[in-house]
Amino acid sequence: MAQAVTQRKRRAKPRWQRRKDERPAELLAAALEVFVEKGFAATKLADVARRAGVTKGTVYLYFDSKEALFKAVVRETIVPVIAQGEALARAFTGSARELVERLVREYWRLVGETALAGIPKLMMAEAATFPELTRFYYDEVVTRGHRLMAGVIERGIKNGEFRPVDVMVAAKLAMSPLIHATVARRAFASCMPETFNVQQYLDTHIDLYLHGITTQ
Amino acid sequence: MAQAVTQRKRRAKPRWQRRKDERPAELLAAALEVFVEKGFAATKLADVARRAGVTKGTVYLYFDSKEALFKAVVRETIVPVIAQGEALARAFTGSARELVERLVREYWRLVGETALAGIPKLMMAEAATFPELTRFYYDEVVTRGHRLMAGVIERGIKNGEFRPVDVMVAAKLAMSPLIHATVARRAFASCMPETFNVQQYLDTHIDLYLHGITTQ
DNA sequence: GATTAATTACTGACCGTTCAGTAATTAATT
DNA sequence: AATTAATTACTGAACGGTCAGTAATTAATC
Repeated sequence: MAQAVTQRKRRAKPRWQRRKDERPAELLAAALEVFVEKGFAATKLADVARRAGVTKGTVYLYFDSKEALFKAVVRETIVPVIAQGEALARAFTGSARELVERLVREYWRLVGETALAGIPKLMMAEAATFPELTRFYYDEVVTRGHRLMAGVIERGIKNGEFRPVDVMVAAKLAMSPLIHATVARRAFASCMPETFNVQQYLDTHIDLYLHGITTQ
Repeated sequence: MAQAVTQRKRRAKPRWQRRKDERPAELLAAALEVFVEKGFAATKLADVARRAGVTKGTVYLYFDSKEALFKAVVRETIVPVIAQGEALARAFTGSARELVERLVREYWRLVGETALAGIPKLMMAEAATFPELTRFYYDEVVTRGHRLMAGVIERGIKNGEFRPVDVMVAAKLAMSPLIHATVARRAFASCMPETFNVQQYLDTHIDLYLHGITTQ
């Protein structure tokens, strides 16, 4: 008791701190983790709050509802990555082959091996529950990503590097092994043998894909 | 009132029928639908029951719990498909190229465009919740499927049709665009333009993949 | 000491699960 | 064949735990 008072006097440990500015981002990061792990319905806001170092009531100071929190997680975490990819493609000066490889590896660096990898999984799982969010995601992430890749492939066809193929279909085929790997890797993390080598998977995909689409 | 009696006498419509044998399969089919649409946590057993033409209590005559129902859905619907694929490969006499194409198309016919397409989506979404079921699925479906395809690719390498590659990695790359398409197609059904042509997607995948892996 | 970020305690709806009761079916008896 | 007894598949109301959301309270910061 005396010690508690001492601690109080010394301000050793205030029971909590007021950190209005940092809370939203911290809550979003925590929410991403829990939503990805448990799915929307099974996620408890008390869990999210605890992981962000606060209690449930605090969540409601920054987000209107569980659903609003979920939507914010998706909207605010993934779009910047697409923009980054577009910027990369715009600035790139090498061949189409090189750019395809670069984009694939960059996707893995920025999404595949980070916490963002959970977003595709989440969207697949919860799409039916949030039609409006799904539309947003499909337009602003999926289609935009495909268009980005399709542009590169079109470049490659025009300058004779690539065979003439439907560019949107080819773009989807360049991306789908990546998306699937991000999703499957998280889902089956505990099952996969340690021998599985993601880097080799990427290398082989790039090799087979470019070999497949290159003229001759 | 008089009419009710008449109906009763004619046995026009009993309020329900006793159909012990058919119930389990009907419940499993209904459960697959709802689980795929809503996810495990958001699925209400009352919904499943209604869709199977019974009430909630009946579910518990045939399955111990919601969890048991979920596990039964996965275990009893997907394994037969793998076995069918293995049989197909065993009986096949043509080239490795042809067999790869055949397996890809068969997967789509038996899984991609049927209700079974929901299973991969479910497993990705709920893997973290059911570790033991996930292990089962990973061993009996994922790995077995990959081994099947890897065997075919190995044949192709040995007889000179294919370039020497890591056969397991190549197998995963043959399948991943399919799995991703089955999952994404359901999730984004309402968003996809009608112009999207699955058949073309499959054709192009087969074309690019075989072109990529073929010697020369 | 005024402001407000944060906690704490509470409410009400929802849903998995249970089980007493009911109606469909089968079998025994006349 | 008709009647009645026994069986059991199925129903639906009720229970109890969980959790999103809210209101009251506390305490950190300026």
